[in-house]
Amino acid sequence: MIQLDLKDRRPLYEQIKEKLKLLIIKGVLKADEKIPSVRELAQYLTINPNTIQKAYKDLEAEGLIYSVRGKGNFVMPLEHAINPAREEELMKELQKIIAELIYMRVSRKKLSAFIDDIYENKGDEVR
Amino acid sequence: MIQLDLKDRRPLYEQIKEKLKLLIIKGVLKADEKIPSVRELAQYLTINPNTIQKAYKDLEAEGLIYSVRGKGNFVMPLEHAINPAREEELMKELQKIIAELIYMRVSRKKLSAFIDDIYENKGDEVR
DNA sequence: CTAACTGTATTAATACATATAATACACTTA
DNA sequence: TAAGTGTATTATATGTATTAATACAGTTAG
Repeated sequence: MIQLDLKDRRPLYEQIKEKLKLLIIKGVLKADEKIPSVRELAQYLTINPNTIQKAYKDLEAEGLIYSVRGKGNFVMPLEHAINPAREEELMKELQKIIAELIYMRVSRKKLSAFIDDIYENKGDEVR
Repeated sequence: MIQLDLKDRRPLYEQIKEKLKLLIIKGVLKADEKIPSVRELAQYLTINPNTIQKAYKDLEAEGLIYSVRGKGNFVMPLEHAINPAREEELMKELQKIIAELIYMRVSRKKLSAFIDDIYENKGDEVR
């Protein structure tokens, strides 16, 4: 389900967040579907449960999953996943990246084509 | 020239990088213009020179400035600031952010309008 | 040439972030 | 009740960030 990359300098919990987010965005994990328990995923990845818990806590704060005591963690249905604060955060990041790309002379045309591709594939081709 | 925000949880050198990058992108700092020396900026911000040096080193690696021993640090002219590796990095980040925005039901139309604004203002309205 | 400025590098000390480990407690379900 | 879930706490080890104090090398103005 998830593979960690030790060569990646980012924290493990960041990698876990990213991979899970991708599975949710791509629709591999569907609304209200249960994701692995903290202990289960920790055992599978041979890392500490606390690290998984941190990743899950962050994903919950971002509105992508919800957790139920005694039951598990589940994928937040889209209607509730819409999170204005998170959206604003993403737009700000977007703003910075695009401003830098513009400075580097990336044309509006190239950028539009790139974005069109993402809209068509819905994020499939992230490594 | 630059103001640090202690409430910001990011490292100081990240804040410095971001603010300088913005000044360069917006054209406030022009090609081959000298930026403050590590000691000068450190004194002005009342932080350690090593922290400034780390920020400058990163900006040099990203191709935004160049440094000359004994003289100072300068804004890299655009012709040389174009950095394919950095561009690819930015495109990958872009891909992730947009995929998440699409998941959050942000329309292509809204996104296009946002990007058009950035192209027109060239990054002016980042806080 | 010298003094005062530049960038660069190193080492040490401290604080914070990350990750592991071992527990404990509360809730859910078979 | 037993075994699974999330959640919280404390301790420990390691990595990252930051400050601090120096040192060395190149540039420039006097």
